[in-house]
Amino acid sequence: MKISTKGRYALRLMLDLAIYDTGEPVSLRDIAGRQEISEKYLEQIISTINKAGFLVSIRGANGGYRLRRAPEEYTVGDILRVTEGSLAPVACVEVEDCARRETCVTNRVWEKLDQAISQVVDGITLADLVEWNDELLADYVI
Amino acid sequence: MKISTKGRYALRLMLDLAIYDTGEPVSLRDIAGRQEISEKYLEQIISTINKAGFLVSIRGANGGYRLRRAPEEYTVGDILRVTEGSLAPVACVEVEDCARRETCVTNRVWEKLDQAISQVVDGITLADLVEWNDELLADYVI
DNA sequence: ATAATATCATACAATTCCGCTAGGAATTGG
DNA sequence: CCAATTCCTAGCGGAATTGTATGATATTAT
Repeated sequence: MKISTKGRYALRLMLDLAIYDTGEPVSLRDIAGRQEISEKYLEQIISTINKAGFLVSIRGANGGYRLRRAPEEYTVGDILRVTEGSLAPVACVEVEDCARRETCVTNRVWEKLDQAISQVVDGITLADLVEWNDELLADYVI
Repeated sequence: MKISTKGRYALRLMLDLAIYDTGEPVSLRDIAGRQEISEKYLEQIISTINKAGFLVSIRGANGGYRLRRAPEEYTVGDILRVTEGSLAPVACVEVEDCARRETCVTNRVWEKLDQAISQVVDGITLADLVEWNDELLADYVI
């Protein structure tokens, strides 16, 4: 019942892109450096995110990545689902092939859990994270 | 981000014990048969649950297990945590040794997620599951 | 005594997932 | 051309998952 590094790194990666969005593409090396994550590993993660159409990538020297949409347009759920796959706590919630589905009341637990999880992650956007981050920085300055 | 079979089987096992609680001990073989779970595997799981003090075990012929407390006294969270370990979505939520903890706004996401998960699993008791099961059976009879 | 049960302890095996690392191909700005 | 990038594929060691196998021992009802 854990979010893997892929999902966590992806979120930090997207937040980094949102924070350092100056119009210029941001290189993976810079992100990896700031976030202290292996560049090669992050490469795989960003590849997944990019293929999902979340980013604009610019190849070649001075290339890098930018967010394709505004930070408000990405929920945490979007980002986690792309990297983690489904966030449902058990496969039964989605798959239809469980013979016990009709008679299994534990399914109700999983459905409620699934809803609660979705409600949280779909209710937070990248813009919220940026805002929280700004608040945090302000606190430090004071 | 999945609940493993251990947790799921544990829940079904406890529900089975709650449903078939006639005062007589229920044998593991009966539970395994009804739930269609390998007896040997279930043995490992029930051992964990028993060591947590959730059950009364009666050895010898006609032995078996009973719930130690009333079904209302067990939350789904109790049962899952015993078999799954912590339900926190990331280790950072509990562990203190993350250097980024103070400055990492993604932690807020995990904390909210953790709270939402706990709220669900700690808000459902075995008695609720029994009740849902009764309703389900009633529907079938109609 | 015997059969039925729980309890305990391993060990093993197949599969999958996790968290990377490595090496190169393609593209582009200077 | 060359350096800086993204892009692509592959592999790899360790851990977890989901069991199965094979007992040995203790306890109890009949």
